[in-house]
Amino acid sequence: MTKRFSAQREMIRDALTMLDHPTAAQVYDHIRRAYPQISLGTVYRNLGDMAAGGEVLRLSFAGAPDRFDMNTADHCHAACVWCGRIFDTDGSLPAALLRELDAAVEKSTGIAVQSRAMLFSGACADCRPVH
Amino acid sequence: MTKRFSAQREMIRDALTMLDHPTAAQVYDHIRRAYPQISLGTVYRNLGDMAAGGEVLRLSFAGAPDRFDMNTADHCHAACVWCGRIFDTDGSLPAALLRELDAAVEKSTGIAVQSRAMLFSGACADCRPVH
DNA sequence: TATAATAACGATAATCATTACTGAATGATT
DNA sequence: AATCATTCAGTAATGATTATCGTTATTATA
Ligand SMILES: [Mn+2]
Ligand SMILES: [Mn+2]
Ligand SMILES: [Zn+2]
Ligand SMILES: [Zn+2]
Repeated sequence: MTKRFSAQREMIRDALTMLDHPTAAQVYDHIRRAYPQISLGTVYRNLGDMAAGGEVLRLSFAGAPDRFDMNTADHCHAACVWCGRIFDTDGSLPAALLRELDAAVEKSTGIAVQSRAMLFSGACADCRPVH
Repeated sequence: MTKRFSAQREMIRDALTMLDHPTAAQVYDHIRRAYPQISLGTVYRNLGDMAAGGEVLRLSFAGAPDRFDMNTADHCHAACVWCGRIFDTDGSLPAALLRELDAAVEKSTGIAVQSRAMLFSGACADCRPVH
């Protein structure tokens, strides 16, 4: 009954707490500063396993590398088209709204919605005044 | 003042009407039956140009090749996790709901939503009884 | 119409993200 | 210690997409 923790996986967890929604490459670069022999393949393998096990979320953005999120709570993401930062929706995103959406989608498509992937884009509060 | 369209681009348009939300490779395979010398690069270039010009939509799905949609109306997509088919939401998806969502996202993230990408997944009506 | 300029093509090479493979290292079990 | 399983680092392979480039249409012009 041994819990398996490789030192490398622990470093990956640390990186996920330090870096905000990082890509695998960003996790790799971060770890490399302290542990140069880490392999990008190890990062990908661990992130993939963790995502498959539900320990982290894998976020897919159009035309961009996947990002990873250690916040596994049900939340959405909004990306700033100017600075590229990614923001979490907090719990305040009314679950009722989402359920209404699901119902509308099911009525329209016949699909019984099990999961949804949604990404919002726009100008963040910092970038908005500038542009 | 000539509107230029190559025969190949016209074939691509045809393919988009025949095939439901096809990938570039599917468009290529379709055209190839009648015009074997078409190049996959030509398909990608034309689809990319058409998408950039707003003539078609490019849909990005996690871990899968992009798909193209000649229906440029504002609509969402729902994929069946069993048969892989992709369904359109018709206009009945209440725009009011979406605006409420945008507002909730802005309140939560500070992002003034300009666009959203959303994909729903679940079992379609055909596949549901079977599984 | 002949010809020069442009635009698009087909073939293929290159890129980028990601996964798969391999032999070595590490850790657990008996 | 001998064995068995897991994970590693390194690297090769894959798959989707884009870039390059010489050739072939297509449009404009003399
Ligand atoms: Mn998040
Ligand atoms: Mn559609
Ligand atoms: Zn910003
Ligand atoms: Zn189905």
